[in-house]
Amino acid sequence: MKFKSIKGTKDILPFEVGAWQLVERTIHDVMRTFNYKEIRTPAFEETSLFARSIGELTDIVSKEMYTFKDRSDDSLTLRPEGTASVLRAYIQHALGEQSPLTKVYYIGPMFRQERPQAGRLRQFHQFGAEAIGSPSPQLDVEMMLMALEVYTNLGIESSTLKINSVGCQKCRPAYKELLIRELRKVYEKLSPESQARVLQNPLRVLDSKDENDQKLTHNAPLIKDHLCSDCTEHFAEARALLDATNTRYQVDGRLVRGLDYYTKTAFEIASSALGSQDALAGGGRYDLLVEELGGKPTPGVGFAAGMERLLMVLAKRELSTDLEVQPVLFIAALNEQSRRWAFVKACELRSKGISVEVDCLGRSLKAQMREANRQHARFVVVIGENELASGSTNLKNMQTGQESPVKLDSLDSVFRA
RNA sequence: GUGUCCAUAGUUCAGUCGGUUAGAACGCCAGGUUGUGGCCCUGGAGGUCGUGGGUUCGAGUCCCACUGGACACCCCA
Repeated sequence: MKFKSIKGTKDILPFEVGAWQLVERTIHDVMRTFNYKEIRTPAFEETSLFARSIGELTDIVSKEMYTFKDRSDDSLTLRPEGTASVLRAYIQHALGEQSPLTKVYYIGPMFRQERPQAGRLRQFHQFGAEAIGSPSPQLDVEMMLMALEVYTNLGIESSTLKINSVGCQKCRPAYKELLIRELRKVYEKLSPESQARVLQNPLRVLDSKDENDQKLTHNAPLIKDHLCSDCTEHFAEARALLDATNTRYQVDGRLVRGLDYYTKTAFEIASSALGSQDALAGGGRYDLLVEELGGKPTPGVGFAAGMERLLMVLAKRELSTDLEVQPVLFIAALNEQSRRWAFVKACELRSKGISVEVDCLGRSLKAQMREANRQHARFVVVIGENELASGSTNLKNMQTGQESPVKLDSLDSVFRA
């Protein structure tokens, strides 16, 4: 085979696109009820936008970005996530000047050059939302509820919400030092990965998957116990709101997100129905990011969720079929004259909003019936010399096999309903 | 980037110890029924055995490299 899709990319084929559309509809519906407007940003940006927002030292920026030079020698990057672009657009178009709180959501492809795995592709799709302009924990909780709402509306129950607070500029530095001091004591025994993280991003040592690391850090201090009063209060209110909305969650003091820009609330929704890559969604507050990108100091919070992973959970259940387009009527024709009549009639009915199919391969009646059956057409009419002469035919119900007479020129009224 | 396993019709897979012309099921096409689908019966089309090298009288089968895939690590959605 000469051409193949690029490693880590996938075609979404006709038979599976119905599930995607169902999920997309659900997302649009949920976002509408929370009053979020859709925003569509370009799939690529200046490289430095991502380096600045996500963080130079993160895995995403240091080794996973699709970065290339265009013909003007500018360094561009296929977006690895959505928040940076949304904030760029927010600042560029001064959306904050038009209203104090901006609530937007997005759906689209993201790109990261990683080794493909279950639930991980190089081009994958995320939906997510951002609320820019308010420091209120209500919006932190709104993010969690929106993601959860999408899942429950799709009948997914196997998800769990974990939350943590990663502090802010006031409390994190002191905690970091404390943590590093503790980690130094067991440094020699830590896994190589964790050793490397002690200085680069010590918080991430705590959520290492390595069992030995977990044991060694069992008694390590957690940031949620070392928050400043502002962050403590914020975290408490977020939890109170989750309780008040009857949302089930666990506080996970070791939860750390991989992007540098988070402050205060961080959360993750995972599914037990997935394999090793079990995070369905993740998000958190980023009160310093807008300023970091050149805007006015503006608090914000957001989340991102993986579409493929969501689809994987859905696929494990018996998904109601019939998500594909199916013609309502198949017009089978027997000779040249009736084939032309069928084609013209089909076009006429289609313009009235009725979905109709005809055979364009010159196939036998039997083959046309087989095709109508395969397409799950609800009705079939057969047109030949006799029918054109008499002006009437039989309308066959493909489910029951029953036929009933119908006038050719009243076909459209039969399907008006 | 690292590791393990894998790669044979459109799909899911057989293929013995290295030995003649690489098979099955499903799907597709046609016929059985001169104008009626599904079920059944019959027939047909469809393969560079991932690619390239090597060993051998002989390779789908053994060896090496590459490419791709699955899973895990790292990390993330």
